[in-house]
Amino acid sequence: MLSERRLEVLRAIVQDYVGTQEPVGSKALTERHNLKVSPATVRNDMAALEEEGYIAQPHTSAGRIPTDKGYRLFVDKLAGVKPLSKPERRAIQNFLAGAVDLDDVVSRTVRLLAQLTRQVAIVQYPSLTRSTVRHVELLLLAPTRLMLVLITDTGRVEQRVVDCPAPLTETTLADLRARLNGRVVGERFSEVPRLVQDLPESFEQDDRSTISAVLATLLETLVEEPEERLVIGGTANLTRFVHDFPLTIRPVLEALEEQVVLLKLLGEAKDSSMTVRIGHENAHEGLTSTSVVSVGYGSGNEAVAKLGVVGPTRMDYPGTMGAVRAVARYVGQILAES
Amino acid sequence: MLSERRLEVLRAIVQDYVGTQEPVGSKALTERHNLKVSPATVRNDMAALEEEGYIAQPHTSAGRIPTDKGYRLFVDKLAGVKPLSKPERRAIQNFLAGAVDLDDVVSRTVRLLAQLTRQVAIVQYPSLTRSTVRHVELLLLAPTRLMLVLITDTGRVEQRVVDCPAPLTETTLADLRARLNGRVVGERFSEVPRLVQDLPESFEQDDRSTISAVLATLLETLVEEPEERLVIGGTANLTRFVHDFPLTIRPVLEALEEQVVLLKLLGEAKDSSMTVRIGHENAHEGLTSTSVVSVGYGSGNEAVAKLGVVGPTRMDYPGTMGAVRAVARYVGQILAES
DNA sequence: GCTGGCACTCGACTGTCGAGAGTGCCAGGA
DNA sequence: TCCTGGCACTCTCGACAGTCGAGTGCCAGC
Repeated sequence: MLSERRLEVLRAIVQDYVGTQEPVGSKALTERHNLKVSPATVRNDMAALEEEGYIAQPHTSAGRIPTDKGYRLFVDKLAGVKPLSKPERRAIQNFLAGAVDLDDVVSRTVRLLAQLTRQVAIVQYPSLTRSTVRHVELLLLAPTRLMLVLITDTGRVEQRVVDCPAPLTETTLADLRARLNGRVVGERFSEVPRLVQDLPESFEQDDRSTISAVLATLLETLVEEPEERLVIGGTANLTRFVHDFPLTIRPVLEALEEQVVLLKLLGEAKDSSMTVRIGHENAHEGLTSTSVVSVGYGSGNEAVAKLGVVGPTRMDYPGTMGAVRAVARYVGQILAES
Repeated sequence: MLSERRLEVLRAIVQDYVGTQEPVGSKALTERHNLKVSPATVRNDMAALEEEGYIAQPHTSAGRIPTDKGYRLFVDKLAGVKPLSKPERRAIQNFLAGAVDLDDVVSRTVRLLAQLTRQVAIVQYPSLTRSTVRHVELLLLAPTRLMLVLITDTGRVEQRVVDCPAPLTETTLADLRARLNGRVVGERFSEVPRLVQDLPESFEQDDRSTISAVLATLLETLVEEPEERLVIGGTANLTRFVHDFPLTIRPVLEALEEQVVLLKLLGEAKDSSMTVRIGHENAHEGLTSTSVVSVGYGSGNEAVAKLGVVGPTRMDYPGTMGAVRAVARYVGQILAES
């Protein structure tokens, strides 16, 4: 077990390195933080920390920088979550309150998060399966073609065009619409398959195949979890680190363009509480020099989706975590209100 | 007026520079293209081209690179649009045909364009005002709150929540829904304000204020041109040029994040035909070292939105223009079918 | 009007060197 | 036992000088 002072030294190293982005030496440490011991002592502690794998030297006779393991310890034991200031909270609330629809909420959130943390922000659209149904609409576009529109309690809207095997009358359609809504409104999307299972049977023989087609499309839309949408922003912030990682920016940008990767990334954090994945803890190759801070958000007490930021491992963890948590909270409020 | 051969020299310089990304000298030129004249002659031509401002030297005793003016001449007079190959066209068609809804079409298009051109792709969602109304839906969420859903012929869906000053019965709502649809379905959105103008007057006094509120929100949604959405992709391609412009990437990324800037960018090209804006021809500061190739696309013969790519001024113009044109054409087809 | 030749320029690259920062280790002291 | 000051060592970084080569402009000759 590391002594109290050594932990203190690690904390100091992380803080200094995050601030200056340069390897930090023993002398500078004792000067900037009042550690009450000499540089020589700190050097001994550093040697011990290096031995344990918490810090490393880029090369002999350079200062130390934290390793992924060092950041992990810092996040777990040494750092809290830094709450935002009152004015900041107020600003967030005001900014989000101006949104007119879900798209707007999401795009505002992503901009907000990118600006607050000065990093790349990711916001997932509320998941279909974890939302509840507000309304299902069926519109006749042509005799054998109709549009299916799903509206969730979080304001999300999905639409699909369905080609029907046989023409459908307006009456049958109205009937289907009414019965469908009667069964599913207010229910969670994940329950929908079970609820509509026997619906075709209650219709005339002639219409069954068409109704089945409609329901199949409906279920297919729900199953399409991979189609979960998300929005990213603040990629320009990546260039803030271009001076030491000119070649690292490319794989990160590439990873960010692959929705699948990002969804997996957010999905990995199992529960909806705040999760921090540091450097190599991220499975994806392009992201091994970045950290991901994510948290679930939702209109109620249950998370319907996640949001977070991606930044260099050398990030201000307490501040970032504070911002992410605050934004998630306010987005939840906004969604609950609408 | 420049002689035929000098134009040929300019063309050769542009082609070589685009290929190698390095200043091109007289000797290399005569070797790579069979110009049938000696390097010395080419040097004279180059001096003339430089005099006219078509090419420039980064520094004395280096090769020449084209100026914006040089690219402009190249695009206008020397280069055609390079059509895509059959397999490429087929691949585009197949890829786009797999889309399930408008969001999917747009996101596939942006990926496709980025991949084909290896540059940053921008795709604008079909404009509301230039589309026609397929359906207007009104849903009662709560006694004094309803949701307005607009569906366009291009498959775009917009929704807004409306808070009503007074409760509305289902009957009134159905009435409103029917009359509203009766008036506007099939019409262009730009006509909607005129068409619904006198609608409140045909209702009972009690409901008029509510109906006005609904209509106000409807019109507001239409007026919100700045809310025109667009999607970008392929930003990772920017890093392909990071070696010579490590500092240029940042303003570009910043510009790309500002939807307003991009919309203005696409909007500047007035008609829907192919437009190329080179370097300083772009008003926005961050984009003065990039070129923008854009074109309108639409489900019919009229453009409902634009798409294009942003790349370095040193880009393969014929190839890029070919890809942009082809993609726009196929997207138009897909939209017309759905 | 084209060509070969020639002198010139300037950036890219290389090797050397000193300054400075940081380290590890050791012996002495609380 | 733990901290401290001192000292020799290592390594990076920037400055500087010198070389190399690509490319140019100009000129005389065909």
